[in-house]
Amino acid sequence: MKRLNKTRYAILGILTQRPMSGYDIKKEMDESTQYFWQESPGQIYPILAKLLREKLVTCTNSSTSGSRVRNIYKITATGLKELKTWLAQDVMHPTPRNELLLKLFFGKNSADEINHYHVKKYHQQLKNKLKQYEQAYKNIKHDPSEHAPYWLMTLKYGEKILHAQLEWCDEILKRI
Amino acid sequence: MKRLNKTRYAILGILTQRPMSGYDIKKEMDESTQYFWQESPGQIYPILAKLLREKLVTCTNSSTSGSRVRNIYKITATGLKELKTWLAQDVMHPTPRNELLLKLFFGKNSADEINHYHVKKYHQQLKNKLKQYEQAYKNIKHDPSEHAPYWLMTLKYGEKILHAQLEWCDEILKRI
DNA sequence: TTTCGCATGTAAGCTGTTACATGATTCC
DNA sequence: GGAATCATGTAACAGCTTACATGCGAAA
Repeated sequence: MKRLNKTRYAILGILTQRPMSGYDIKKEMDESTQYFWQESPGQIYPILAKLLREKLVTCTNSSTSGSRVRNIYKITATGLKELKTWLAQDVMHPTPRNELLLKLFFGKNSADEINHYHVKKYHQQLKNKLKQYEQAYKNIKHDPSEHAPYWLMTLKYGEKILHAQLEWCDEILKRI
Repeated sequence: MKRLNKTRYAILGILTQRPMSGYDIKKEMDESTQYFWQESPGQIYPILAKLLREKLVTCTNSSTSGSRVRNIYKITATGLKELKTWLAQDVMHPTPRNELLLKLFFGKNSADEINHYHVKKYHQQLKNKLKQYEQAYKNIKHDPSEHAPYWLMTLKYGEKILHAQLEWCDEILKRI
Protein backbone atom coordinates (compact mmCIF):
# COMPACT_ATOMS: atom_id res chain seq x y z
CA MET A 1 0.00 0.00 0.00
CA LYS A 2 1.70 3.12 -1.20
CA ARG A 3 1.26 6.41 0.56
CA LEU A 4 -0.10 9.09 -1.67
CA ASN A 5 0.47 12.75 -1.49
CA LYS A 6 -2.45 14.41 0.27
CA THR A 7 -1.00 17.89 0.23
CA ARG A 8 -2.07 18.26 -3.38
CA TYR A 9 -5.68 17.61 -2.44
CA ALA A 10 -5.54 20.00 0.47
CA ILE A 11 -4.34 22.70 -1.91
CA LEU A 12 -6.89 21.84 -4.60
CA GLY A 13 -9.60 21.87 -1.95
CA ILE A 14 -8.66 25.29 -0.67
CA LEU A 15 -8.62 26.59 -4.22
CA THR A 16 -12.29 25.63 -4.66
CA GLN A 17 -13.09 28.60 -2.43
CA ARG A 18 -11.47 31.15 -4.72
CA PRO A 19 -8.30 31.69 -6.78
CA MET A 20 -5.35 32.33 -4.51
CA SER A 21 -1.60 32.72 -4.29
CA GLY A 22 0.58 30.23 -2.47
CA TYR A 23 0.89 32.70 0.33
CA ASP A 24 -2.88 33.04 0.55
CA ILE A 25 -3.30 29.27 0.69
CA LYS A 26 -1.00 29.10 3.66
CA LYS A 27 -2.84 31.91 5.43
CA GLU A 28 -6.21 30.40 4.61
CA MET A 29 -5.16 27.09 6.16
CA ASP A 30 -3.77 28.85 9.21
CA GLU A 31 -7.19 30.37 9.76
CA SER A 32 -9.45 27.46 8.97
CA THR A 33 -7.94 23.98 8.87
CA GLN A 34 -5.11 24.49 11.30
CA TYR A 35 -6.55 22.13 13.90
CA PHE A 36 -6.48 19.13 11.63
CA TRP A 37 -4.38 20.09 8.64
CA GLN A 38 -1.33 22.27 8.18
CA GLU A 39 1.11 22.81 5.35
CA SER A 40 4.43 24.59 5.27
CA PRO A 41 5.54 26.91 2.46
CA GLY A 42 8.28 24.42 1.65
CA GLN A 43 5.54 22.02 0.63
CA ILE A 44 3.05 24.40 -0.95
CA TYR A 45 5.22 26.11 -3.55
CA PRO A 46 6.80 23.03 -5.15
CA ILE A 47 3.46 21.20 -5.27
CA LEU A 48 1.73 24.22 -6.73
CA ALA A 49 4.32 24.16 -9.53
CA LYS A 50 3.65 20.47 -10.03
CA LEU A 51 -0.10 20.98 -10.16
CA LEU A 52 0.48 23.64 -12.80
CA ARG A 53 2.51 21.24 -14.95
CA GLU A 54 -0.24 18.66 -14.61
CA LYS A 55 -2.81 21.30 -15.63
CA LEU A 56 -4.85 20.84 -12.47
CA VAL A 57 -4.49 24.56 -11.82
CA THR A 58 -3.81 27.61 -13.98
CA CYS A 59 -1.66 30.53 -12.98
CA THR A 60 -2.24 34.18 -13.79
CA ASN A 61 0.63 36.46 -13.05
CA SER A 62 -0.97 39.58 -11.64
CA SER A 63 1.94 41.95 -12.07
CA THR A 64 -0.33 44.19 -14.12
CA SER A 65 -2.08 45.72 -11.12
CA GLY A 66 0.88 47.99 -10.47
CA SER A 67 1.68 46.37 -7.15
CA ARG A 68 4.16 43.58 -6.67
CA VAL A 69 4.04 40.27 -8.52
CA ARG A 70 1.65 37.64 -7.23
CA ASN A 71 1.02 34.25 -8.78
CA ILE A 72 -2.68 33.61 -8.52
CA TYR A 73 -3.66 29.98 -8.94
CA LYS A 74 -7.07 28.80 -10.05
CA ILE A 75 -8.36 25.25 -10.07
CA THR A 76 -9.25 23.81 -13.49
CA ALA A 77 -12.09 21.47 -14.43
CA THR A 78 -9.57 18.62 -14.48
CA GLY A 79 -8.33 19.66 -11.07
CA LEU A 80 -11.83 19.67 -9.65
CA LYS A 81 -12.43 16.22 -11.11
CA GLU A 82 -9.26 14.91 -9.50
CA LEU A 83 -10.27 16.42 -6.18
CA LYS A 84 -13.71 14.80 -6.35
CA THR A 85 -12.18 11.44 -7.14
CA TRP A 86 -10.03 11.69 -4.03
CA LEU A 87 -12.96 12.87 -1.92
CA ALA A 88 -14.85 9.70 -2.85
CA GLN A 89 -11.97 7.38 -1.92
CA ASP A 90 -11.85 5.55 1.37
CA VAL A 91 -10.27 7.43 4.25
CA MET A 92 -7.21 6.12 6.04
CA HIS A 93 -7.16 6.46 9.81
CA PRO A 94 -3.59 6.02 10.95
CA THR A 95 -3.18 6.34 14.71
CA PRO A 96 -1.28 9.52 15.38
CA ARG A 97 1.56 9.47 17.85
CA ASN A 98 0.97 10.98 21.24
CA GLU A 99 4.06 11.98 23.16
CA LEU A 100 2.18 12.80 26.37
CA LEU A 101 0.70 9.31 26.51
CA LEU A 102 4.07 7.78 25.80
CA LYS A 103 5.60 9.65 28.72
CA LEU A 104 2.71 8.72 30.95
CA PHE A 105 2.97 5.11 29.86
CA PHE A 106 6.53 5.15 31.20
CA GLY A 107 5.40 7.19 34.20
CA LYS A 108 6.67 4.60 36.67
CA ASN A 109 10.20 5.76 35.86
CA SER A 110 9.40 9.34 36.72
CA ALA A 111 8.42 11.26 39.83
CA ASP A 112 4.67 11.71 40.04
CA GLU A 113 5.13 15.45 40.34
CA ILE A 114 6.53 15.38 36.84
CA ASN A 115 3.66 13.32 35.49
CA HIS A 116 1.23 15.65 37.18
CA TYR A 117 2.98 18.68 35.72
CA HIS A 118 2.71 17.36 32.18
CA VAL A 119 -1.01 16.74 32.46
CA LYS A 120 -1.62 20.05 34.20
CA LYS A 121 0.18 21.93 31.48
CA TYR A 122 -1.71 20.05 28.82
CA HIS A 123 -4.96 20.95 30.55
CA GLN A 124 -4.04 24.62 30.41
CA GLN A 125 -3.23 24.44 26.71
CA LEU A 126 -6.51 22.71 25.98
CA LYS A 127 -8.45 25.42 27.74
CA ASN A 128 -6.82 28.06 25.58
CA LYS A 129 -7.60 26.05 22.50
CA LEU A 130 -11.23 25.79 23.53
CA LYS A 131 -11.50 29.55 23.67
CA GLN A 132 -10.15 29.78 20.14
CA TYR A 133 -12.71 27.23 19.01
CA GLU A 134 -15.52 29.26 20.50
CA GLN A 135 -14.28 32.32 18.64
CA ALA A 136 -14.02 30.39 15.39
CA TYR A 137 -17.54 29.14 15.93
CA LYS A 138 -18.89 32.66 16.09
CA ASN A 139 -17.04 33.63 12.93
CA ILE A 140 -18.34 30.73 10.90
CA LYS A 141 -21.93 31.15 12.06
CA HIS A 142 -22.06 34.50 10.31
CA ASP A 143 -20.34 33.24 7.20
CA PRO A 144 -22.79 33.00 4.30
CA SER A 145 -20.55 30.58 2.38
CA GLU A 146 -22.06 27.33 1.18
CA HIS A 147 -19.06 25.63 2.71
CA ALA A 148 -19.98 26.81 6.20
CA PRO A 149 -22.10 23.78 7.24
CA TYR A 150 -19.15 21.49 6.54
CA TRP A 151 -16.76 23.75 8.39
CA LEU A 152 -19.04 23.57 11.38
CA MET A 153 -18.88 19.78 11.34
CA THR A 154 -15.12 19.80 11.60
CA LEU A 155 -15.29 22.40 14.34
CA LYS A 156 -17.81 20.30 16.23
CA TYR A 157 -15.37 17.41 16.09
CA GLY A 158 -12.64 19.50 17.63
CA GLU A 159 -14.91 20.69 20.41
CA LYS A 160 -16.07 17.20 21.30
CA ILE A 161 -12.53 15.91 21.46
CA LEU A 162 -11.39 18.88 23.50
CA HIS A 163 -14.06 18.31 26.10
CA ALA A 164 -13.16 14.65 26.33
CA GLN A 165 -9.51 15.54 26.75
CA LEU A 166 -10.28 18.08 29.45
CA GLU A 167 -12.39 15.55 31.32
CA TRP A 168 -9.58 13.04 31.11
CA CYS A 169 -7.10 15.56 32.49
CA ASP A 170 -9.38 16.27 35.43
CA GLU A 171 -9.63 12.60 36.27
CA ILE A 172 -5.93 11.99 35.95
CA LEU A 173 -4.99 15.01 38.03
CA LYS A 174 -7.03 13.56 40.88
CA ARG A 175 -5.09 10.32 40.67
CA ILE A 176 -1.51 11.61 40.58
CA MET B 1 13.59 24.33 17.43
CA LYS B 2 15.03 21.08 16.23
CA ARG B 3 13.06 17.89 16.23
CA LEU B 4 14.58 15.18 18.32
CA ASN B 5 14.37 11.51 17.84
CA LYS B 6 11.67 10.07 20.07
CA THR B 7 11.97 6.52 18.85
CA ARG B 8 15.04 6.06 21.02
CA TYR B 9 13.05 6.95 24.13
CA ALA B 10 10.19 4.69 23.16
CA ILE B 11 12.67 1.84 22.89
CA LEU B 12 14.46 2.72 26.12
CA GLY B 13 11.11 2.96 27.87
CA ILE B 14 9.97 -0.45 26.71
CA LEU B 15 13.29 -1.91 27.84
CA THR B 16 12.60 -0.75 31.41
CA GLN B 17 10.08 -3.58 31.62
CA ARG B 18 12.63 -6.31 30.90
CA PRO B 19 15.53 -7.10 28.57
CA MET B 20 14.28 -7.81 25.09
CA SER B 21 15.23 -8.43 21.47
CA GLY B 22 14.32 -5.99 18.72
CA TYR B 23 11.62 -8.37 17.64
CA ASP B 24 10.21 -8.47 21.17
CA ILE B 25 10.14 -4.68 21.36
CA LYS B 26 8.06 -4.55 18.22
CA LYS B 27 5.66 -7.16 19.54
CA GLU B 28 5.44 -5.49 22.90
CA MET B 29 4.50 -2.18 21.30
CA ASP B 30 1.95 -3.90 19.09
CA GLU B 31 0.28 -5.20 22.21
CA SER B 32 0.47 -2.19 24.49
CA THR B 33 1.24 1.19 22.96
CA GLN B 34 -0.20 0.61 19.50
CA TYR B 35 -2.98 3.15 19.96
CA PHE B 36 -0.65 6.04 20.48
CA TRP B 37 2.80 4.85 19.48
CA GLN B 38 4.08 2.48 16.85
CA GLU B 39 7.48 1.69 15.44
CA SER B 40 8.51 -0.31 12.41
CA PRO B 41 11.40 -2.80 12.32
CA GLY B 42 13.16 -0.53 9.87
CA GLN B 43 13.41 2.01 12.70
CA ILE B 44 13.98 -0.29 15.65
CA TYR B 45 17.04 -2.21 14.49
CA PRO B 46 19.21 0.71 13.36
CA ILE B 47 18.38 2.72 16.48
CA LEU B 48 19.07 -0.24 18.72
CA ALA B 49 22.52 -0.45 17.14
CA LYS B 50 23.00 3.25 17.77
CA LEU B 51 21.92 2.95 21.40
CA LEU B 52 24.45 0.15 21.79
CA ARG B 53 27.25 2.33 20.40
CA GLU B 54 26.24 5.10 22.82
CA LYS B 55 26.24 2.57 25.68
CA LEU B 56 22.63 3.28 26.62
CA VAL B 57 21.93 -0.42 26.21
CA THR B 58 24.00 -3.59 26.39
CA CYS B 59 23.57 -6.62 24.16
CA THR B 60 23.96 -10.25 25.11
CA ASN B 61 24.02 -12.65 22.22
CA SER B 62 22.03 -15.64 23.41
CA SER B 63 23.22 -18.21 20.90
CA THR B 64 24.35 -20.40 23.79
CA SER B 65 20.90 -21.76 24.56
CA GLY B 66 21.06 -24.09 21.58
CA SER B 67 18.22 -22.36 19.78
CA ARG B 68 18.66 -19.62 17.20
CA VAL B 69 20.58 -16.44 17.75
CA ARG B 70 18.74 -13.63 19.51
CA ASN B 71 20.20 -10.30 20.45
CA ILE B 72 18.84 -9.43 23.86
CA TYR B 73 19.14 -5.76 24.76
CA LYS B 74 19.20 -4.43 28.29
CA ILE B 75 19.00 -0.81 29.36
CA THR B 76 22.06 0.53 31.23
CA ALA B 77 22.19 3.00 34.13
CA THR B 78 23.19 5.69 31.64
CA GLY B 79 20.29 4.72 29.43
CA LEU B 80 17.84 4.97 32.30
CA LYS B 81 19.23 8.37 33.20
CA GLU B 82 18.78 9.57 29.63
CA LEU B 83 15.21 8.26 29.60
CA LYS B 84 14.39 10.07 32.82
CA THR B 85 15.81 13.31 31.48
CA TRP B 86 13.52 13.05 28.50
CA LEU B 87 10.53 12.13 30.66
CA ALA B 88 10.99 15.37 32.60
CA GLN B 89 11.15 17.55 29.50
CA ASP B 90 8.15 19.49 28.27
CA VAL B 91 5.82 17.65 25.95
CA MET B 92 5.16 18.86 22.44
CA HIS B 93 1.58 18.66 21.20
CA PRO B 94 1.65 18.93 17.44
CA THR B 95 -1.81 18.75 15.88
CA PRO B 96 -2.03 15.49 14.00
CA ARG B 97 -3.49 15.49 10.52
CA ASN B 98 -6.98 14.16 10.07
CA GLU B 99 -7.88 13.07 6.57
CA LEU B 100 -11.54 12.50 7.37
CA LEU B 101 -11.96 16.06 8.59
CA LEU B 102 -10.14 17.37 5.54
CA LYS B 103 -12.53 15.54 3.25
CA LEU B 104 -15.50 16.73 5.24
CA PHE B 105 -14.18 20.27 5.20
CA PHE B 106 -14.33 20.09 1.40
CA GLY B 107 -17.66 18.26 1.60
CA LYS B 108 -19.46 20.87 -0.48
CA ASN B 109 -17.65 19.48 -3.51
CA SER B 110 -18.92 15.97 -2.89
CA ALA B 111 -22.29 14.24 -2.88
CA ASP B 112 -23.68 14.02 0.62
CA GLU B 113 -24.04 10.26 0.26
CA ILE B 114 -20.28 10.12 0.03
CA ASN B 115 -19.78 12.27 3.10
CA HIS B 116 -22.29 10.15 4.94
CA TYR B 117 -20.53 6.98 3.88
CA HIS B 118 -17.17 8.17 5.21
CA VAL B 119 -18.57 9.01 8.63
CA LYS B 120 -20.60 5.81 8.78
CA LYS B 121 -17.55 3.72 8.01
CA TYR B 122 -15.51 5.60 10.58
CA HIS B 123 -18.23 4.95 13.14
CA GLN B 124 -18.01 1.24 12.46
CA GLN B 125 -14.25 1.21 12.86
CA LEU B 126 -14.49 3.11 16.12
CA LYS B 127 -16.92 0.57 17.52
CA ASN B 128 -14.50 -2.24 16.75
CA LYS B 129 -11.70 -0.31 18.38
CA LEU B 130 -13.81 0.19 21.47
CA LYS B 131 -14.23 -3.55 21.84
CA GLN B 132 -10.48 -3.98 21.70
CA TYR B 133 -10.08 -1.36 24.38
CA GLU B 134 -12.48 -3.15 26.65
CA GLN B 135 -10.50 -6.35 26.17
CA ALA B 136 -7.22 -4.57 26.89
CA TYR B 137 -8.76 -3.08 30.01
CA LYS B 138 -9.54 -6.53 31.38
CA ASN B 139 -6.03 -7.74 30.67
CA ILE B 140 -4.34 -4.86 32.44
CA LYS B 141 -6.60 -5.02 35.47
CA HIS B 142 -5.15 -8.43 36.26
CA ASP B 143 -1.60 -7.40 35.57
CA PRO B 144 0.42 -7.14 38.79
CA SER B 145 3.06 -4.91 37.19
CA GLU B 146 3.92 -1.65 38.87
CA HIS B 147 3.49 -0.04 35.48
CA ALA B 148 -0.18 -1.03 35.29
CA PRO B 149 -1.66 2.16 36.85
CA TYR B 150 0.06 4.24 34.18
CA TRP B 151 -1.05 1.93 31.44
CA LEU B 152 -4.61 2.35 32.65
CA MET B 153 -4.31 6.13 32.34
CA THR B 154 -3.37 5.90 28.69
CA LEU B 155 -6.16 3.42 28.11
CA LYS B 156 -8.62 5.74 29.79
CA TYR B 157 -7.57 8.48 27.42
CA GLY B 158 -8.29 6.29 24.43
CA GLU B 159 -11.71 5.37 25.76
CA LYS B 160 -12.73 8.95 26.43
CA ILE B 161 -11.69 10.05 22.97
CA LEU B 162 -13.43 7.09 21.37
CA HIS B 163 -16.70 7.92 23.05
CA ALA B 164 -16.45 11.54 21.98
CA GLN B 165 -15.73 10.47 18.42
CA LEU B 166 -18.68 8.08 18.40
CA GLU B 167 -20.99 10.80 19.70
CA TRP B 168 -19.76 13.14 17.01
CA CYS B 169 -20.43 10.54 14.32
CA ASP B 170 -23.97 10.08 15.59
CA GLU B 171 -24.65 13.79 15.42
CA ILE B 172 -23.13 14.18 11.97
CA LEU B 173 -25.00 11.19 10.56
CA LYS B 174 -28.25 12.86 11.52
CA ARG B 175 -27.25 15.98 9.62
CA ILE B 176 -26.14 14.47 6.31
C1' DT C 1 15.81 54.63 7.01
C1' DT C 2 14.91 50.72 8.92
C1' DT C 3 11.67 47.55 10.02
C1' DC C 4 7.81 44.74 9.14
C1' DG C 5 4.69 42.12 6.37
C1' DC C 6 4.11 40.36 1.73
C1' DA C 7 5.68 36.88 -1.42
C1' DT C 8 8.25 33.13 -3.60
C1' DG C 9 11.14 29.83 -3.59
C1' DT C 10 15.40 26.28 -2.64
C1' DA C 11 18.38 23.08 -0.12
C1' DA C 12 19.53 20.19 3.54
C1' DG C 13 18.35 16.90 6.42
C1' DC C 14 15.66 13.96 9.41
C1' DT C 15 11.93 10.61 10.30
C1' DG C 16 9.66 6.94 9.10
C1' DT C 17 7.57 3.48 5.92
C1' DT C 18 7.75 -0.11 2.47
C1' DA C 19 9.76 -3.55 0.30
C1' DC C 20 13.08 -6.66 0.03
C1' DA C 21 16.71 -10.23 1.43
C1' DT C 22 17.97 -13.94 4.24
C1' DG C 23 17.69 -17.88 6.90
C1' DA C 24 16.33 -20.62 11.05
C1' DT C 25 12.78 -23.18 13.58
C1' DT C 26 8.36 -25.00 14.70
C1' DC C 27 4.07 -26.91 13.70
C1' DC C 28 0.83 -29.39 10.82
C1' DG D 1 7.48 -31.36 2.89
C1' DG D 2 5.46 -26.91 3.24
C1' DA D 3 3.65 -23.03 5.73
C1' DA D 4 3.86 -19.93 9.28
C1' DT D 5 6.38 -17.60 12.55
C1' DC D 6 10.69 -16.11 14.51
C1' DA D 7 14.45 -12.96 13.78
C1' DT D 8 17.58 -9.49 11.89
C1' DG D 9 18.65 -6.41 8.98
C1' DT D 10 19.29 -3.08 4.50
C1' DA D 11 18.02 0.05 0.71
C1' DA D 12 15.15 3.15 -1.43
C1' DC D 13 12.49 6.80 -1.08
C1' DA D 14 8.42 9.63 0.31
C1' DG D 15 7.10 13.34 3.08
C1' DC D 16 7.76 17.06 5.74
C1' DT D 17 10.13 20.70 8.50
C1' DT D 18 13.64 24.02 9.09
C1' DA D 19 16.51 27.25 7.72
C1' DC D 20 17.98 30.04 4.45
C1' DA D 21 17.98 33.35 0.32
C1' DT D 22 15.85 37.03 -1.96
C1' DG D 23 13.54 41.18 -2.80
C1' DC D 24 9.49 44.42 -2.94
C1' DG D 25 6.37 47.82 -0.76
C1' DA D 26 4.37 50.25 3.07
C1' DA D 27 4.51 52.42 7.24
C1' DA D 28 6.76 54.39 11.29
